[in-house]
Amino acid sequence: MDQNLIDFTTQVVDECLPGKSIDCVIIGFEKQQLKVLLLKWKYEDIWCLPGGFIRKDEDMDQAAQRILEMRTGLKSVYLNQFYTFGSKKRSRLNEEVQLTRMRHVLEEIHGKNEKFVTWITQRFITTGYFALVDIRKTAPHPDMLSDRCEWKSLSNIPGLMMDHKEIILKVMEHLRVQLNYLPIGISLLPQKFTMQDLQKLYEAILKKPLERSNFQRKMLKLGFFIRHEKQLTGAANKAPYLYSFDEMKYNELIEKGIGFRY
Amino acid sequence: MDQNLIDFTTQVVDECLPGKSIDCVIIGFEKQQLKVLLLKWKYEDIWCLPGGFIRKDEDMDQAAQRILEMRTGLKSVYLNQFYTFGSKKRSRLNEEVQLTRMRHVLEEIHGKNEKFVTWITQRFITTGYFALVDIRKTAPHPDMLSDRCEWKSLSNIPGLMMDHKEIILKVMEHLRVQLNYLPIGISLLPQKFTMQDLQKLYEAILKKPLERSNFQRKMLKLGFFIRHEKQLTGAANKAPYLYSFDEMKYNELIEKGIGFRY
DNA sequence: GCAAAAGTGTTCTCTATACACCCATGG
DNA sequence: CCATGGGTGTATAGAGAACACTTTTGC
Repeated sequence: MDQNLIDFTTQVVDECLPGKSIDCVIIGFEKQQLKVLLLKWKYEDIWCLPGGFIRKDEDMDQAAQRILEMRTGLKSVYLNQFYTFGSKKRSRLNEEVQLTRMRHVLEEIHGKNEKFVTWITQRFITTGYFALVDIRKTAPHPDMLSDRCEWKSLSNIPGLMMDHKEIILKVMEHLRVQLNYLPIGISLLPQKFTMQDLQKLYEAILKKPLERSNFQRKMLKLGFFIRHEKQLTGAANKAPYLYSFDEMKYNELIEKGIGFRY
Repeated sequence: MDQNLIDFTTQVVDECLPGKSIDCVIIGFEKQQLKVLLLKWKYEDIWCLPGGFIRKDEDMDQAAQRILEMRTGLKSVYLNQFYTFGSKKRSRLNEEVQLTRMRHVLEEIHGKNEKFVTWITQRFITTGYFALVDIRKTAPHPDMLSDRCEWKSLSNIPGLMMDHKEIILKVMEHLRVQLNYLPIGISLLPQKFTMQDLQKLYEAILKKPLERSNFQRKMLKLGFFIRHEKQLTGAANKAPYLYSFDEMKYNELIEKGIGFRY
């Protein structure tokens, strides 16, 4: 296990571009709540976004893809770049507070690969990517520096490293503004879902309630839904229809932007 | 003059972050056409976006600000990051074709500062910024590697270095999608303008004609225009009113996004 | 007077919104 | 029976699109 860490840090220093990183905001939707995938640092109570570095022989987009796959097991999901964070204060881990908080991990590595600690504590410019995934299809997996990898509700984010909180906020703003051009429905929901699921998803992103009956009619009029048999929920009320997307039509419309006002 | 070039290249290598650059798409509007500010390489018939590097002690945003000011003389105009280009093929100048085309410049520098040529021909990741400026207030100024700095019509862009054409296309797409959230009117037009000017601006960005009378009414209803005396154009027709923006109201609405459909 | 562009008006359609109403389900 | 949430209907206000009409200007 120790050898793994040494190999990993050596590889990073030798094969990756210095001073440039990628952070992924991997977003899911479960129990009517938006969630984000986070990693917890070994030994310390501090969390961070799944991130990584760009190999010298790899496109930045490929690197993001690779990082996403390593943390979730997922290939070919919606993944897009949204912003690059370049504040001069952005040095990975080298701020006083950070150093103190991550002392244990860095000390462990320092004993094994001093070069890596120098490499990783320099100033970094990070490019943020966001992915929209179906939580139920993911198999979260921590990286070499973390011991936990979990879905956290957006309304209840733990203490984050550096500016990672800011990065998440930026994504949420991006989601809201670009909503009409993003395949949120098809990416975040399970194959079959109810109109209520979809509405709650929109409400979570827009952070405001929408009128139930109008939402349903507006959505259905878009014409990319397939209606299935009803689902008996066991609740004391009428059972809702299940829907799925006509993927062709859905993607076509999302490309152009569904001209919606909320 | 030679000493300047040596000083410049030495400074860049010593004081800037390696492998990271900034390219600015500086956009203006004149004679009812969108224009972009471009530089022409010394000795060669190849053009490029105004760009530069990030000093080790400077935020990325500050660097973009500095580059913009050096090329246009402008401070505090609308300037925003829009995308980061990280293809592995993105090495500044080191592709065969590029090397051939830029032979003269590189040879000149090579004789004076070999280190710089190595530094600048490595793989670069560049972050694109776009600025919206009033052309009439700019004083274009070439950089150390170029001998011309000019406004070029978007419909007639000369041969560009590397992926700079792609970068410009990406900006235009961004403008279209984000239109309701961008202060295009106040940034690109002179202080006083006619409704036709504004309409032509929107049409240039959206690349489609808009209905004159409806455009006028919709715009005026937004409530951030100040109407001034009429302007006699000398043409054989009714003189149009001049307008300016109520900056407070304009910026407020742009923040939220003017809920427009075109 | 005439052509051309500006400004305003009118009509029709479509959308958004609010809310009423009935339906299905389990207790 | 009732309470709860689902699905559909309807009425009203406002936005968008097309186009008619009038006004102003220089020739």
